[in-house]
Amino acid sequence: MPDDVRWLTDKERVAWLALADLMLRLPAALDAQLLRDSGITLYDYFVLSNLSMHPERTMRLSELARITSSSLSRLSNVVKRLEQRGLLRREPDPDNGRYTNAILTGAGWDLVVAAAPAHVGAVRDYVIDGLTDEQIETLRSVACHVTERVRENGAC
Amino acid sequence: MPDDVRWLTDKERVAWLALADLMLRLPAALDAQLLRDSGITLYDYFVLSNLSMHPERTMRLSELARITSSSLSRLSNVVKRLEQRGLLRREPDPDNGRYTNAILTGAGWDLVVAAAPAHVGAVRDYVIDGLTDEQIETLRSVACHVTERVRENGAC
DNA sequence: CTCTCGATGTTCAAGGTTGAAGTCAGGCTA
DNA sequence: TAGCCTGACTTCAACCTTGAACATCGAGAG
Repeated sequence: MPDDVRWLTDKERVAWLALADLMLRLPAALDAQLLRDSGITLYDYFVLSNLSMHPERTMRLSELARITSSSLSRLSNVVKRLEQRGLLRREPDPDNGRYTNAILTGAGWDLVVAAAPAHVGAVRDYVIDGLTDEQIETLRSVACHVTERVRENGAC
Repeated sequence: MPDDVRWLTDKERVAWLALADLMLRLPAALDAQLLRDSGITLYDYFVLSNLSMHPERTMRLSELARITSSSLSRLSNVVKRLEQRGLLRREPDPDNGRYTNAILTGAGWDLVVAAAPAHVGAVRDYVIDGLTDEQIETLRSVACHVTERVRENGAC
């Protein structure tokens, strides 16, 4: 029963290999820009940026882990390092001691504000600029389709 | 001069965040399937699969590193582990001692052949199936656009 | 022939990620 | 109130990646 496999067609394979190459190269390129210009990784930026956009610049760690699609273990380590650098601080939720809040400090806010323009510039350079509105919309729908399928099949 | 920044529009930002989420989740999902079913990572699979499709099942390490978009250092470590597991072997290029060839063994070939159907199934499940031909073509052109821009701006 | 140089891999230390095990708070049940 | 029990982190060992430093090979210049 090996050969009821539905192999990829040429066009499907080429598209998949192009996406695989993107997954290998784009994170490294964005990491490099942020590390060089602001001393943080892309993942650090996601964490700080999400905090900066929330009320009180505060979020629960489990919520941050969910939004950034990472394990709680990884987030815990990242947050510990960011706290040691003074970019955020941790406090138990005063309403419920089981939760831990991450709170962006003034220094963290300043760093995000300073880092954002060059980061957005890199995202434009590498991804957005040069695409038509239609391509951008298709990119969104394809990426959402993929993450939904992963969520369905992966973690229930 | 901070505010000549071209921030992302809503549609651009949503598309970018969807792609970022894909980059965080899809590699982990494909790694999990391959590790569970075949005991190798997605990157291992790329290496073995590229070897299996080349004449003599042989490639130079530097060529493998280029094709898999990774550092030579990473590839060297991965190849060392795959060699220890008997899936490939290394030999100096007989025509030019500067080069090292990686050569797929019989066991490596068998493993790729055994792993391929489920891996292709996962790629279909997570990415390809459910997309129209047009979406697949746009995915390819967008991903190629991104990797070209990264190559231009990143490593010259 | 020898020297230098560029390109190819390898190694090593530093640091990051993972998954399993451990800790802790508060809700639920009796 | 006591005794689980679940969910939210934290920690730790094992493993992986990275980048810098180190060989090594062969080509080209003098």
